[in-house]
Amino acid sequence: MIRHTIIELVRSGISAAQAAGALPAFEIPQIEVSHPPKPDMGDYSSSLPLKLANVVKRPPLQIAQTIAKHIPANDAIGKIETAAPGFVNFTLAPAWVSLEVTRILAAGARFGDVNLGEGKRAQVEFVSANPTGPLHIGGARNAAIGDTLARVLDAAGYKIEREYYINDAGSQIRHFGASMYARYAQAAGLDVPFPEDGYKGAYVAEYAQEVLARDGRKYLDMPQPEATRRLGRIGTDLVIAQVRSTLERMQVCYDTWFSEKSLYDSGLFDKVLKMLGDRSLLYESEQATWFAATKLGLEKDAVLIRSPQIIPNPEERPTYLASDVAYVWNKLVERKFDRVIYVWGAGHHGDVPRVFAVAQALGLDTARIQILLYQNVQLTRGGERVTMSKRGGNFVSTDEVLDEVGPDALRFMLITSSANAAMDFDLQLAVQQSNDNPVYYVQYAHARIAGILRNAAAQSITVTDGNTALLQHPSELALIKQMLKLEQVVEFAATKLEPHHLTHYALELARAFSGFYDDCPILPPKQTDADLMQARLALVRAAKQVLARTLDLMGVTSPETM
RNA sequence: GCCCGCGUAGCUCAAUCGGAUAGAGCGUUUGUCUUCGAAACAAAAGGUUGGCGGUUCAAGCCCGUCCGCGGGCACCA
Repeated sequence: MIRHTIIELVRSGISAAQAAGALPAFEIPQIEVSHPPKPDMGDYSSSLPLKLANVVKRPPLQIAQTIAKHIPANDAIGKIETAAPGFVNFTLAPAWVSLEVTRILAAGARFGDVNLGEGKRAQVEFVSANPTGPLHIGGARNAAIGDTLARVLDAAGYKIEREYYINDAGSQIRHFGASMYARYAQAAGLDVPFPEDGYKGAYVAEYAQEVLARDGRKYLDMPQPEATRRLGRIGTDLVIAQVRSTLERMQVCYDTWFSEKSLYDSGLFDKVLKMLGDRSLLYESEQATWFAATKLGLEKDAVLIRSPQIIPNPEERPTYLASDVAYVWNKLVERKFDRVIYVWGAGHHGDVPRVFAVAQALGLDTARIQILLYQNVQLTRGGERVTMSKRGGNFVSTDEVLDEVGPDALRFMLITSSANAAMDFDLQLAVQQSNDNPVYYVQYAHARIAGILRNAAAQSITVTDGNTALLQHPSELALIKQMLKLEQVVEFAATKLEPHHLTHYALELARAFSGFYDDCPILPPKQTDADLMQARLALVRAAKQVLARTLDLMGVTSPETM
């Protein structure tokens, strides 16, 4: 990657200057290379001389000049300049830039890959919403962030597995079952009261009717607890099927749907509980079992198993944290992932230190765990809050948003802002804006290129490799340079776990293409030079490929026509 | 009360671990189509980066302190 090349050139320049006695000896710090604010200043720049001023005790500009003078020649670099107060600026060599088109085309659909992960296995666990109702907009943000992150990490050289953790072990399943039972009995014509703490959403009644139509009245003939349990199971299966289909509409597919309940059925929970006990991190208080988190520096201890007085049913006594203990062991030890990434709503941030504490307590390397938090999405309609509680009803599902806005625009909107910024999602505005959503600007560039290639075929033009060295127009070079940036965007997004950089890159790339398209005729009759036509066709094919890859990294489609 | 996130153009958001004149999209204004897709291009207007103080060559970013918004501090999930 060109950015790394330049970093190494700066390093060589410093070393050479030191060897020549032009700079004193010092340990070279980490070298940052970024882009100057204006293109005429160059393509890449380093502010390292400013940082070295304290160490070297010389004016930064003088340091910059000394380093610049000692940087070895390189085919990729056309010009090295220094600028006040102490920058070293690099301009890429046009001849080198234009030939990079060939490399981009050769890399094909995998252009943009970087090898950070070296094939290590990473799991991204995301969404994992309770299976008690359709996916809401917060779940959609989770899906967009998690899946894009998975795609980016895949491009960054990790072997990725996507996982949905199904919370099928808690008391919410029983509540959901009771709600299902009530709606089912009501649908069968019985006057049955709806539970106080039930799930009031209309979807429960829809599921109940579905069951009644399919299985008849048979659940009314069995003891109510039995019927509630079975209807709960049936209901969650229906919910999961619906959630799965919603996620598929969003281009999200999982490798594993992992059952929380299986952590108990397999005996794993008992095993890790004993491990915590062996390390004297458990104690009983008022018939509940506590994890001594304060021994690991946390502010409070936390309950793992609640007391029988409060929770009669033994299966419902373990808390979320209890499952998390077994789950983190399952991920890191039983399934041996090198890295695991959790994507959580920020409402769970209080649980973060506890997960790290239990991992530490189990003797696991916490550096393998990362928990990415995203702030809430507030759904509004015309500026007014829309409630999103599954139990409260009055619920706008992701399916409805998808119906109105479409998956491409939805995904793009949900990853445009950084995860730790809360966002308002106004339905009215989203529908209104969906037609001039930025995502269409990017897709339009792609469709336009497809149109050019169709046009070339219609003119019976045989596409050859082309001599890309002919691409020397400023707009051509700007487009190629923009394409080359994809590699560093992938690297950056993967390193920082910040998928939102992709949307901004995609817009810049589409803009660079549009500028080129406006300035540079490609096909006859506007273009009369056959060699230049072939070179530009090569450029256009490369641009199409990079646009498609960028969109694909976001889970957005690349249309041939719009 | 304590903890976490946020506050940037009218709106939605960026800003590559502290770098150069804070950038895009939408909206507004003005130009550009009898031929490769005008869902486009070119340009303009729009900012005391919530306030005040501090750290240093340099602060939207770090520190302190206020103000405002959201979230968390359960034997809830």
